[in-house]
Formats: sequence, structure tokens, C-alpha cells
Amino acid sequence: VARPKSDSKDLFIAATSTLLRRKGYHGTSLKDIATEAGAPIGSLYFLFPAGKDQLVLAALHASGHGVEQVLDSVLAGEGTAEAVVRRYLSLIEAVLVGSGYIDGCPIATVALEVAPLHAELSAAIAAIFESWLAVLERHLRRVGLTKSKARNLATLSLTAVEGALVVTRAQQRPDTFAVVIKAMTEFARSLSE
Amino acid sequence: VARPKSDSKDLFIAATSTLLRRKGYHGTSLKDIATEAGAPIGSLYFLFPAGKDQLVLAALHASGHGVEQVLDSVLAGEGTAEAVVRRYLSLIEAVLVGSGYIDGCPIATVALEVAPLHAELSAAIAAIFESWLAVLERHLRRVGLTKSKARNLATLSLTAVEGALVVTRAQQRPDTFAVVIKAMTEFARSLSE
Amino acid sequence: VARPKSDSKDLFIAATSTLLRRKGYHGTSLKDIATEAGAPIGSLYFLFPAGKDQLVLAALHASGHGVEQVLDSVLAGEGTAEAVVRRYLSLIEAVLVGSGYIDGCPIATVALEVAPLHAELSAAIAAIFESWLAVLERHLRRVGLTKSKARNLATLSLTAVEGALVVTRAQQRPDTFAVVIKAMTEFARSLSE
Amino acid sequence: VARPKSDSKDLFIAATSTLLRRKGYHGTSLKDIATEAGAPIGSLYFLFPAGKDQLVLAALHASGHGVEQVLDSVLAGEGTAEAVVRRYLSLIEAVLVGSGYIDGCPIATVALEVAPLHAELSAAIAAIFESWLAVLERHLRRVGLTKSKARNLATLSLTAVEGALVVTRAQQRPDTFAVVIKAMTEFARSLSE
DNA sequence: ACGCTCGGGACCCCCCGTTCGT
DNA sequence: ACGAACGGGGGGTCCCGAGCGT
Repeated sequence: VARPKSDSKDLFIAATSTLLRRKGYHGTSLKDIATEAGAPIGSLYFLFPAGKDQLVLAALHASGHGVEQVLDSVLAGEGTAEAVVRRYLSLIEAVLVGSGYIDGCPIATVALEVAPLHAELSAAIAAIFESWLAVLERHLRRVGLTKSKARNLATLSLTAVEGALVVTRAQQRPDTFAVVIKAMTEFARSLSE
Repeated sequence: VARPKSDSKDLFIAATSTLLRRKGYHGTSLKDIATEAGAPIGSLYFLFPAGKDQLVLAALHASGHGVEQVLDSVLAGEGTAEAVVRRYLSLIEAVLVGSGYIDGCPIATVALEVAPLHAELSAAIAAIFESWLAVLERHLRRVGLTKSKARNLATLSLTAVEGALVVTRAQQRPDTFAVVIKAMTEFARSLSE
Repeated sequence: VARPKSDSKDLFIAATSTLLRRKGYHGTSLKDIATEAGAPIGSLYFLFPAGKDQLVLAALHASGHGVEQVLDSVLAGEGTAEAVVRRYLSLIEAVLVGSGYIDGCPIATVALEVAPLHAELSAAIAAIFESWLAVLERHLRRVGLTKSKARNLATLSLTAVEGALVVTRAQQRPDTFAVVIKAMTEFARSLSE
Repeated sequence: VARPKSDSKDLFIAATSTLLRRKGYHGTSLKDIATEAGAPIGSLYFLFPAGKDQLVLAALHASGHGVEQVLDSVLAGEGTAEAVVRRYLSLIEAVLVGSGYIDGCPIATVALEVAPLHAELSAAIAAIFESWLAVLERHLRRVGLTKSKARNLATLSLTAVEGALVVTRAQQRPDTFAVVIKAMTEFARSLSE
């Protein structure tokens, strides 16, 4: 019987990811995290001796890897570049709208708050974005795009999504995301011809 | 003789805008603002009785209006939709790169940190994004795009720029922005045909 | 009309001096100080922006100067070296015993806790001891001792007092102090002959 | 074959003694102790179930007994009261100066910090001082002093040493100790005549 | 009336001394 | 013997009124 050893650690990380998505780095206190995780704050110092930054770093990695996995499975399957892009954008839109425009991208918020002043976090964030770009690019190549076109489309898709998250959170309406999806699929189709 | 009454007010607003761009809402303290403004912190509550939020709101409005003005003048002049989009993206890129990837978009950071939990700020932010969209759309229509195409291209341009700011701040390299510019001008050209 | 400016500052300093005497540097918390001073802890940061060390430094200076004043007035008056030494030792003993062996020397406790690892505090403490030595030496010369003998007797008196405070606090009996007084007066008499 | 059971216990005690001498009771954390001892902190509560106070008590006893042993051997040998006093003072001075004015008397620091508020520690500390006094007194009697004179000289020697430790740690110069040695030997000589 | 020093609690992150389960 | 977990302060700083000084 495998004991899950310390699920507290994962609880803390999950709670941190959630709160980072909603209120960002400076807006998330360790007390909030402990409350959200349902664990005492004292344990936190033992599990993450380097403090808040270590915890945030772990949460960013976990979120980044989680999204990467989901993307990889959602983007798989038959289809054109247009379909790949549409599945990507729709996935992110669904998460945002489904949470009442509360749950955005934890990576983006932290990026705007601390990068590039905080070197370690910046590097981690950049690596996560790269990993997402790599997944997108791989799937776009799989459905027939050239390396150059795949890279460009992946990059624009990522930035458009991140930007749409910013704008849509403030608007609290799905309009902008819908327009972005429409425009991006159109662009993807034009690249496939 | 009209004394410029309280230029302190503008000093505070300018300092707030600067700091919001770099460290966001929660990362910016009133003390930091007073230091940056070179003014005593006590004056702050005389000039902005409602406190931090009133000051932030004023800074967001000022920033939003300032960008709107600059955009309107930069986007003016002859050219195609492609040229309009290119001028927009290049302008934002130049500001970011010129500051060493430190000065991003004050609106976006606050949007991710507090929206939609903070109603008043969210509404202000949404309005600012709308005003920018309106300027972009107007200039795109002026160079010949249909209302629908202009709206779509303006929206995608805005979101792509905001997303590129997020990603580029972490990467501290101009690559992503360059790719976004390339892809967006390509898309603009395809819409003009 | 002299405005009493901020007697809070003096309240904080007095409270700190008291607590340093009883529990030392590390044993005294800012919260304890605020409670003892009957003031909120927030004010402390305004009055002593540099934090605990600045407050402790001020308390050490105040204590040191206060003792210096009292010594100067108590040691004045006619008498021999023996009388001067006796008045000094008896004064300190009276304070210690009068407080139930609780109130010792705030300087000494801090000296043992942080010197010489904390340079600034060490320097301040050394200066205070020097000032006490100077007062003792001056009065001993006044009653006829040579410079050399005055210096030696002053130094031994100071160290004997400080040591007696250490031992007596643990013993909670006046015996040791009595013996020290007896021996020191004897020594002072032998120097006067 | 008798395994030395738990030399960890002695490691902990030695580490505690060292740190008490340098930073006192409140300035020494259990984590520091474990680090200094090179042992895991978890073991500490197995070996010292009553926690920090039990450990400190053990360290005080060990230090006290150790000093007692060293004193007894150093003070032995031919000589006058003057020689006995000189050997005692010089020994303590050598330890202090040799450590760069860092290693003082662990007993004294704890005495000033917690006595007389902490009854158990105070009693232990008083007993240790008594034991040192007894050793000093015994050797002074051995070289010819009367009981009364031996007691007085022993007491003054102890208090002068403890006080000199306090003052010298702050001054970080050997001057004061030298003067104390000179004066004390002079006094010892005067008692022997 | 206007400006700003002075002062006030709440709370943040860190880390403390301690116990529990293995 | 010890890795893991636990609440409770540690010092510091936050955003903000109350009242003196011009």
C-alpha cells in the first residue's frame, strides 16, 4: 500500500496555483494559501523552506506542466491547422468563462507583476511559455504546416490567448474571445492554403 | 495669476502609472508612490480622499487616455491596414524594449490582479480597452476595411499586443514580438485583398 | 509655548530600557515594548523607522546618560575615595535589591547578548561604559587620588559592580553584593594611604 | 561491548554551551543548536524530552563543571594569593581574547537574560557560581589566607572577572582586563601582608 | 482652508519551540 | 531516532485617520 507520503505539499501547490490565477503574486498571502489548502501555515515553512518564492515557483511549474499535458491531449486527433487553433482557443475560453471570468492564467499574472525584476521567476515563466509554444508548434506541424508557419501561428495563438484573457477578465463578456477565435481560425485557414 | 494649483496631483498620478506598469496593483505601495513622486505621503490623502483605489483609478484613466492620444497620432497618415497594424505593434514593442522589458501595460497588470473581483476598477479597465479598440477600428476603417473586418483586426491586434507584452516581459528577448508583428501584418494584408 | 512634541518617543524608550534590563535584547519583543509603553505598535515604525535596533540604541543611550547623571550627583560631596566607591556600589545595590533582583543593568545584558557580533550596538555600549568610567575617575581624582590610581579603582569598581549584578541576580540574596562592597571599600582605603 | 550509547547527547550539550556563550538564551535557537551539533533536530526531543530548558540546564551544568575542573587544576601549585588570583584572571582573559572577544561566560549571559524570572535556571546558575567561589576560596585558603579574607577575595575576583567580561566584550580591547588584573593582584597582595 | 506630520492597528512573511507517526 | 506537521508570535510595513501648523 503506497502511502501518498505528503499530499500536503500538493495541496499547498494547488492552492497557490488557484490563488495566483485570481489575485496574482503580491495579492496572494501565505495565510490565504494555507486557508485555501486547509492546512496550518506552520507546515508551509517546513515543506518550502525557501518561503513564498519556492512555493510560487512550484505552483508555476505545476500549472505549466498541467496545461501542457491538457493541451497535448486536446490538440491531438485529426484536423487542420484551423481545427488545432480553434480547439486551443476554445479550451482556454471555456475555462475562463466557466469560472465566471475569475480563473485566468497564473503564469501571465505573475509575469506582469514580477518580471523581469525577479530573475528566477522570470526564467521559469519564460520556460513555461516556451513549452506551450513547443506543443502548439508540434501539433501544427503534424497537421501539415511548415516549420516557419507553425512557429508563427503558434506564437500568435499564444499571445492572442493571453491578451484575450487580459481583456476578457475586465470585460466579463465573451465577445472579445469570440472575435479572437474567429480571426485566428481565419488566419490559420489562410496559412493552410 | 492662476497658480497651477496642485501639480502634485499629476505627479502622484504619473508616479502611480509608472509603478503600476512595473509592479502591479498589490506590488505598488503608497509609500513607493510618494517616493517616486518626490512628494510627502501625507498629501496623498488630501488630494485623493478615497485612498489607493481613487489614485489607481486616476492613474489608469490618465494612462489610458495618454495611450489613446499617442495611438491616434501614430496611426494617422496614409497607408494600408497592414501599415496601421505594423505601426501599432512597433510602437508598443519600442516602448517595452526601450525600457529594458520593464515598462509594460499598466492596464493589463491591474486587470489580471483585480478583475473581475473589483467592480469599479474592472469597469474602468474595460472602458479603456474599448477606447483603444475604437481608435484602432476607426483608423482601420479609414484605410478601407469594412466595419466587420476592422473590428476583428483591431481586436486581434489588441489582444496579440497584450499577450506579447506578457510573454516578452518574461523572455526578455524581442523574438516573440517580432514574430507577432510578422504574423499580424501578414493577416492584415490578407484581409485587405 | 513649548509643544511636548512626541512624548510617545520617550515612552517607547523608557519601556525599552525597562524591558532590556529584565529580559535582554532577544527576550524583548516590539510587541512587549508597545504594551509596556501603552502605545500601539504601529506608531513605533513611524518614530523609529530603522526598527528595533534604532529603538534599542536610543534606549541604551538614554539609560547610559541617565545613569551618568545620577552617578555624577550621588558621587559629589565631601569624602574620601572609600566614600566615593561605597556610594557608587550602594546605589547600584539599592536599585537591584529594591526591584526584587529584577532590574539589573540594561547595558550589560545587551553587551553579553550581541557584542561583539553587532558592531553598532557594541560601539554604543563601549562608549557608555567609558562615560561611566570617566565620571568615576573624575570624582576619585577630586578626592585626591592620582590619575593612575583613580583609573584603576574606577575600572575595578565598574567591573565589580557589573559582575556583582550578574551573580546577585541569580542568587537573589544580598550577600555577594555586601562582600563586594566590603572588599572594594577596603581596597579604596588602601589606595588612599 | 558497551556502545557509547548516545554521544549525540554530548554533542547537543556542547553545541548549546558554545552558542549560549555567544548569543545567549533567547538568541540561540534549537535549529542553530542542531546545525552546530551536526545532528537532526528531531532527535533533540528524544534526548531532551523537556525541551529547550532541559537542554540549556544540561549545558549550564556541563559548562559549570568544566570550568570548575579547569580552575581547580590551574589554581593548583605553589604560590601566594596574588599568584592564585593572577592565574584565575589570566586564564579567563586568555579564553576571551583568544576567541576574538566572542566566547564569554555562558552562565553570565543566561543569568542576565532569565534570572530571576526563571526559577529553575536561576537556581542552577547560583549553584554554579557557588561552586566556582568554593574552588577559589579553597585555593586561597591553601596558600595561607584566613577564611574571611579568602571568601572576600574569591568573591571580588569572581565578580570582577564577570564584570570585566561584560565590559571587554563591548570594547574589544584588552585594556580593561589588564587594569582589572593589575588592581586585583595588588589587592590580593595587600591582603597577604 | 489647505497641507502634511504624527500616529494607529491589521497583517505579511518568516521562523520559533513543540508534538506526532513511523 | 527522526521526518513531518503545527500554531503562535518575531520584526517589519501596509493603508489609512486625526489634529497641528500655516
